[in-house]
Amino acid sequence: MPRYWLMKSEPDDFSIDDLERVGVEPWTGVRNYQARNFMREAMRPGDGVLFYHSNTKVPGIAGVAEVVGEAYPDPTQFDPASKYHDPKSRPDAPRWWLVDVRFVRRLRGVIPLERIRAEAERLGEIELLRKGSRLSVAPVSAAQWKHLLSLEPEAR
DNA sequence: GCCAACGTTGGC
DNA sequence: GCCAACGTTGGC
Repeated sequence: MPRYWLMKSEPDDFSIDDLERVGVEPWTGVRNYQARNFMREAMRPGDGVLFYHSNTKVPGIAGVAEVVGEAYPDPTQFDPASKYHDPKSRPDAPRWWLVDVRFVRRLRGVIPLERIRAEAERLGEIELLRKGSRLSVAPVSAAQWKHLLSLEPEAR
């Protein structure tokens, strides 16, 4: 049974266009245990991903991607030159895990957070809209996935 | 750029 | 084990 997720990325850092260009990208840099657990324990190959642009002029859903393969240790945690380096993590007991994400499609624009918020009532409980939530990897129900992708994207 | 909300760290 | 201080996230 397919599962669905929403994954945030700052487009200045890595956008849906970047994902289209590279095809498959290791989702490095997640340093939150809850998000890590979703990737390590719950994600399965083929799971759907809503690619969300955060910390940008019009935050919102910019595209669709999918999970590739099983989770494995995030190599950047062991790289002293990386901004994601974690000196407390040991190679024999990696602290941070990731999955690879593959480009599926770009939306014609962005489904703005503002638009999503307007659907709050019909969407029901959703992590993205939970007050104060900053989770960069969060589950989405099948109904929410369908609902969100039925919304009209706006020019970005 | 501001700042509220949140997670993590470390002294005690 | 508490909790103040700190750093980060991310909307606005």
